[in-house]
Amino acid sequence: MQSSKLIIPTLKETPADAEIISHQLLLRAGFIKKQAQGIYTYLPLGWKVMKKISDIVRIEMNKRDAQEIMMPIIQPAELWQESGRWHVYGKELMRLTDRHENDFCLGPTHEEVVTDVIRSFVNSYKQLPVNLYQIQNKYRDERRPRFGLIRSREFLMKDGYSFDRDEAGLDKSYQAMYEAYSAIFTRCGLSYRAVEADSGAIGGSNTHEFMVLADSGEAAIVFCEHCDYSANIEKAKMDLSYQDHEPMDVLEKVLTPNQKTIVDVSTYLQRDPKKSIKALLYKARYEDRQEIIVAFVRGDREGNEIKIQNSLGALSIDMDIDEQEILDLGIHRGYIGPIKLAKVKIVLDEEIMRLRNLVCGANEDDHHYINVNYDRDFQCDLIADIKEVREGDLCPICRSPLSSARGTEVGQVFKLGTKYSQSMHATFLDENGKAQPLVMGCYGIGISRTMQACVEQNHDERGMIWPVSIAPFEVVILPAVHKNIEQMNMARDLYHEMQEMGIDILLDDTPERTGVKFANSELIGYPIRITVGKLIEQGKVEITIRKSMETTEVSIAEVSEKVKELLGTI
RNA sequence: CGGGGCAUAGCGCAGUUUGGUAGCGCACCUGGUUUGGGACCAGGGGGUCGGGGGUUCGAAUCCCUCUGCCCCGACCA
Repeated sequence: MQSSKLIIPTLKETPADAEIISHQLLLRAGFIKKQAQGIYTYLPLGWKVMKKISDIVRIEMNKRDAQEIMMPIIQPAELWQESGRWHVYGKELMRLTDRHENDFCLGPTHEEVVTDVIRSFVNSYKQLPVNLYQIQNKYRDERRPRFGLIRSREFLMKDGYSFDRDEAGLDKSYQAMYEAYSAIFTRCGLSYRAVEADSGAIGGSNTHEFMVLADSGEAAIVFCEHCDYSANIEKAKMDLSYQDHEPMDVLEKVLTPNQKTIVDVSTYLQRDPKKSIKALLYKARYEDRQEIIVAFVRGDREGNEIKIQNSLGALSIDMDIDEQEILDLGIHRGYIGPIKLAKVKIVLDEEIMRLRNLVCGANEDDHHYINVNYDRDFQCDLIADIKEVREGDLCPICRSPLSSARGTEVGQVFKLGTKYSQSMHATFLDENGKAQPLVMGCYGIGISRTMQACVEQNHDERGMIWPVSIAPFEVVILPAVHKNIEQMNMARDLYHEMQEMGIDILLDDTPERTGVKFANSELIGYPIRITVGKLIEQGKVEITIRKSMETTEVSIAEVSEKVKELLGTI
């Protein structure tokens, strides 16, 4: 391809509404154009990268006997009513009505449709297992689209679904997809981690998220450098073998005037914050009711709201609590403790049980207890893991200190079980002629998000740096002086030669000044640049590696072979 | 949905406080000079100042209202 025939609208200035570097670079390099909030056109270079990612996905999926299909974007409400999600999904689901007043939605995901497809055509255990996938636009009316393609309302996604006769079959399908995903993200040149994750409202037993590591990532993860353990912060566990062994001292109520925070109280009483109990007040909402609960964690820790919510089995929790409600329950903000707190439900972090002689609020103003011990001084309704694990806590597997990082979720593998097959009556007959619900797994990859995550991870002050596997072009050939006939002809010759060799190459034949062409090639980030300039008088051209910006002179006779070789090694 | 902010040429912005009929840089077009790191000179095109309503002799500017967008938070199969 010749760049004079492509629309590559690069910008010198950074668009004002792009917050993170990858979003800015995609806009500046002319990969995408925003059409509405969270809705983008993929311009030629951007779409080319997306196609390369999609092709890698297809190869790895097909290798594992997954079959590509194409389901409709527009889905009938009936299917969603059948699964129950028409009413559960909320405003995120884009709904529309046709001229006959029939309800439809734009698919945010395709469990309903794929389940309907399978139940129509799969009736026997002999047809199993089956794995179907598609690569298609998805729609979620996000409350707050942001970061360009990272959180958009329309996005390209590979979604796949496996159907097995039992859990053992699902385990195999899941494992195959896990391996496919690892292969895909490796081939895309990404630094990623597969982390254990919370399964969320969808239910299901097991799930891993594939996280591309990036400081701008929306998710926090912890991982172990010494073993394979890694988990989303919402799910992360830590080693709990630590145990205080000091003798229990006498419980005592002490005066702590105006000392409300952990830091204040600890300083005032001259105690380590780790030897205190922090209280977190929440309103938990259930399907039929709501209640105030108090969660207790070690003084220097934070609670994790997802864990707290899961431990309660609540639909949601928040801190939106009326002060009067607190007073009615006899709760004194700043002085909350687990002793004699009869009117509210208590959730205690399991770590507290292992600690001795703690400080906690006395449930009356200006007073705390010291030397508090679990069981001797108080009990509670619920003991669970509700703390936020952090860097330095010990790995639950090998007890090495954990590391932490931020990541962008680009893929997820999920054991769905029979949630949809049961509600939608997708069954097969087993050897005994008995109807059984299909056991499902679902597997997603955000293609558009992966493209941006790659930029977020691979860039420098000059612009993007693409891995060869998904670069918009593998090589750009750049005649230094546009009007120099010899240079241009030589560039064209080399361009044709390398094209014939199967190299994905772009000829920059635009009548720009040299500096502009250099700057644009670095902004766009082609892995290799060949500069055809003055050196052709000596029978040479220059090869520049984008990543290192290392330039070498190569004789014209050898350049194509050299490029071929480099593409395999960088 | 709560809080904050913005909307003026394709992009980035000034002008709004104090009302007088719109400007700068980049980009674009023409001509010329340049040509190995985002050139220079000269000329030029492009705006119902987000929409609607109001105040006024007169509104980008003041008032009301709607819409869109950005940031923080909440939310996120």
